[in-house]
Amino acid sequence: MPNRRKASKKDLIIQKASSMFREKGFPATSMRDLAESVGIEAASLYNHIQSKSEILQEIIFRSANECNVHFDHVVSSPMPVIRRIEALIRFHVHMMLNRFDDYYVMVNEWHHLEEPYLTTFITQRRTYVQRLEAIIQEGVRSKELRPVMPYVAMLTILSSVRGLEFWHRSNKRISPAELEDNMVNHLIYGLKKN
Amino acid sequence: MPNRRKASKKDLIIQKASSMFREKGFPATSMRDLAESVGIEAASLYNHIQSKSEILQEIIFRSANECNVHFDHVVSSPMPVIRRIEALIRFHVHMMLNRFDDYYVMVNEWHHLEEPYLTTFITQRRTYVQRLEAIIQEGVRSKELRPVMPYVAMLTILSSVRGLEFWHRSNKRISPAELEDNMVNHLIYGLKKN
DNA sequence: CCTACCGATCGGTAGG
DNA sequence: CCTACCGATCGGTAGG
Repeated sequence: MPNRRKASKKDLIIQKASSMFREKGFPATSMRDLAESVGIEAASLYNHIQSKSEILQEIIFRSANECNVHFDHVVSSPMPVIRRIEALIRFHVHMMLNRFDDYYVMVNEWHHLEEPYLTTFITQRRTYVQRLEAIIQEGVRSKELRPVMPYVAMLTILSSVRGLEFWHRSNKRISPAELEDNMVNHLIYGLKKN
Repeated sequence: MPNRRKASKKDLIIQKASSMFREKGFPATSMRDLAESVGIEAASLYNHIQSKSEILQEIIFRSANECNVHFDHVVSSPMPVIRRIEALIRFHVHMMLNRFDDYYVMVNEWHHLEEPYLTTFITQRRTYVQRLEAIIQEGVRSKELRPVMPYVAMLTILSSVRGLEFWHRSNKRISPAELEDNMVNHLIYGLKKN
């Protein structure tokens, strides 16, 4: 049997937890609240998961893995620097739009991870941002980009995407496609030579 | 006697609370932790403050007021649209760099406000972003700016600044001035016609 | 998957 | 500003 997993109760618990961690934050979400949204008693949760912390770990490292897998894909594709950066921005916008709960929890609640997971996450994140910086650096050196500081451009790009939180909270008069294209253009135009 | 207030014990409590709310989040910060960092017993805090919630309110609405006051100042100054936007970006970068605890708590912990403060904050924030959108809209109409969607440009600008959180956590090899200029340029170049 | 329950900790109060 | 303490709620376990 290939990777075709069916959604287990554990998956349901994690999905509901992701939504609640996003809405109320990790510390403010109680296992009793979570149990109620799943439709069982709090004690019964522990037949499917080990602890509250384990749920947070699963949410965060699943999302982090998706980011890393996509990054590898971009690196292995033959594209000019500006296209690589565009592909990475679009990916993060997609995560924020389509995988909102999980991605938001990773970005906003990671500091509630316990050791050794906290250190692992911080290390992974540092590696990720350094790889992105290296791509920007390459573009600056080859003069495809304006002479920006790669570190600052990386911060600007990665944090911009967090603003899409407010689109989710809004009445959504703007389409996801418009949102994506406008944000990508703003950030890319800010890097390109003209 | 003019506005020259001396730093009271209440100010000290709020300052320490702001730092702890930023580090650990509002729900994960206990009044006992806070009392210890101030150097008194938990019960003694209540001679200076009414409740944990009140502290959060003070931190957030102080910062929000600063943002509104600065915005009024920018609106009343005769400057081209692009300079107004630049002044607003620089202000938010300064808040993130120099008033890190308070500003971070406002941006990241506002959803822990209780009613009616929560509604008040959300309303104030909506007004603020709509005023910023209106400035961008004006620039698009007058063709000073590229034909961006003001809503998306506003989200991109305001959320970019949040990335400076990672500069605070870093070894700070980049100076605040370089950080500010690079972020401003990235965001402004993305709006300007060339 | 439930009932019943544990020790720990929470925000906050009484009284001095 | 402290000691002593309150009821509520927390994450989690025992036992079936």
